[in-house]
Amino acid sequence: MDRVSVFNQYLRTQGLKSTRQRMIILETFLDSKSHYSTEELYQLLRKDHPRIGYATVHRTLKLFAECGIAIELNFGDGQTRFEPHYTEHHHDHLVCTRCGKIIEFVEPRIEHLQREVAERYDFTVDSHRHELYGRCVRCSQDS
Amino acid sequence: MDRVSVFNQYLRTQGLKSTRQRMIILETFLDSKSHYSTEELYQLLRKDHPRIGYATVHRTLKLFAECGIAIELNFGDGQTRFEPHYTEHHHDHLVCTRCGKIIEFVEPRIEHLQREVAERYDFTVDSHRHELYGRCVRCSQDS
DNA sequence: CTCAGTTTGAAATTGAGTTTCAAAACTATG
DNA sequence: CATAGTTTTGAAACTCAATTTCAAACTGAG
Repeated sequence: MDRVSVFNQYLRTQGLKSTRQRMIILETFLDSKSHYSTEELYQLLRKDHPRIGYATVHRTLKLFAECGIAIELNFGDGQTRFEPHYTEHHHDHLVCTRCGKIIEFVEPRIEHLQREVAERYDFTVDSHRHELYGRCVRCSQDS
Repeated sequence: MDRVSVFNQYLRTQGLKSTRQRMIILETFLDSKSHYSTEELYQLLRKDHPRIGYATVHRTLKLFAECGIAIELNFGDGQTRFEPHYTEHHHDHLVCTRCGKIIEFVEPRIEHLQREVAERYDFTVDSHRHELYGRCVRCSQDS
């Protein structure tokens, strides 16, 4: 089931309404490859849809996270970022602390070890966060 | 070199002063086993040292992080937490999203794979964050 | 179409984190 | 030990992302 359907079904089951704004925000969000903060997505939307308010963008992103089609990320810069959730291939992040570049990586062996650790403590894992901070190639060359 | 010495040396090299408040906060912080937020440590300190202000606790915790004797943690509850940094055995966290319990774990094989991933992207890693969220034994039994 | 319930967006509020500033404390020097 | 020159402290103010408020606009079941 695609993410648009997941979202619409979530709205229905929660007794919420499908609105023009929500659909526009969903579309823009899914098209975005970047890791947008609420503010950034709001600025992007403003270009084509200047009447959509910040509060609506914020509330809609929370809905995306609630129904599982988005993941909330926190890279320690004081802004929550969102990315479309890909159940197919889960990935984690390399974050350059100098230029802000974000590289996604996939490492199934780490995922496997995580499950092993959780089992060790009889812990039921729902989600995880795994980020490596440092310098990307470009930034480790200069300075 | 112990963490008290590291801190004092850091103060000296930065031209900062060793004060009664900083020493009290350091002592209390190092004694704490928990993962305190600024607010929580401030409340704890207030019991024995009601005249130490919130701003001082905050500034001192930042100093701890700067000189490497503390690590800033962010579990997504909107509060930054600090824990004494153990260079000896690095560890990551299992966070129970129901009762808030935090379990520390060590898994050198994950650390090793991280280095491998970083190399893959010519990325120089300074630090990382790795947290598994879910239910601890106790909380997965009830409800 | 109608109407109750929901959503919207501008503005206000919240709260963690940070900064300000005058008074207090610290350290090196006389 | 006294003094001068910095730094620190703590209360209060400020910042800024996140969240809430509320009247007007919208949605969708009937």
